[in-house]
Amino acid sequence: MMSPESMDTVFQALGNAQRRRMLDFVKNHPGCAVGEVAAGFDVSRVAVMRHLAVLEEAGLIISDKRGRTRHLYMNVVPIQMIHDRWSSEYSAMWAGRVLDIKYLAEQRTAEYPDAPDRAASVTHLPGERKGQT
Amino acid sequence: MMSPESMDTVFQALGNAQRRRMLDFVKNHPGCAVGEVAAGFDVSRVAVMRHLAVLEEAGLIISDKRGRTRHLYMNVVPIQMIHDRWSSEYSAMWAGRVLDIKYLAEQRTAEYPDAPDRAASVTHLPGERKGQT
DNA sequence: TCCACATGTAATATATGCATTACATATTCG
DNA sequence: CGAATATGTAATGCATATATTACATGTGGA
Repeated sequence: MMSPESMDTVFQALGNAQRRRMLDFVKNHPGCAVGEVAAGFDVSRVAVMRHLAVLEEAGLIISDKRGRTRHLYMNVVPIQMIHDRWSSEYSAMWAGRVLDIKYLAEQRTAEYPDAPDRAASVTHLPGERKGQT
Repeated sequence: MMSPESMDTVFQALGNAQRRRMLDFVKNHPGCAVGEVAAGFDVSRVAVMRHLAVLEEAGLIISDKRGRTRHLYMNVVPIQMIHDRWSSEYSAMWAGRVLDIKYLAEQRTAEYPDAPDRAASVTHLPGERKGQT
């Protein structure tokens, strides 16, 4: 089982594009060194180390120091955990959710004719601004 | 397609246990009011509103104000997006990753006999402390 | 109308996040 | 040994996150 704190650290680690890119680099270069990662990014080596530390604390990266070099590997287990949980928790919704909310919205609209029909917003993604369509 | 900024906001929104609980409440009480959510949590109503705003900015919640009441609905689309992306991006790894890293670790161990065998850590999850097993 | 209710906004305090530069430690190799 | 290399740590600045209390706005009903 995955504790709430673990999920916090994983989601927080993934909540930064720079960090996701670094994770991606490690994924595509298994066993790479810290410096190799740093070379591919436009921020200081210390910043890269901090990001890698966050990823490692989240369990998304595993490291292995040999001599003066620390080798990095991605660990998919935390992501897999979340993926599996989502599969079981939302699989039903993914089939019928849009229609469900549309149904609810229409129900409400019937009760309160002045209410805006929000069914169209169901497919909203962040980045778009609501109501601008 | 989902922009990196969108993923940032979604992951950041999910990176807080309190907020995930609120999202869960909305999921289980579709159409509930802000005050109803606040009643179930031990923080101030303003704090709850802030959390709901974060969730809404991430697209995870849709709201619909009628009269003086704002009704809340969960939107699974962003989570579904991430889920789908992960499915396609890591499906191969989920089958063979543990063995792959074990293989790599054993390779390295053979080259550098003093190196610790990290294969056992592959299933590491945050919250455990590495190397304690 | 007037009051109660549901929500929204302002001002504020403290903690965490993300980046920097400068310095320290440890390891390899001539 | 001593210099180059790879990584780690310390001190710091600035922005964002999370929470609070006090006050404002808008809506519904007796």
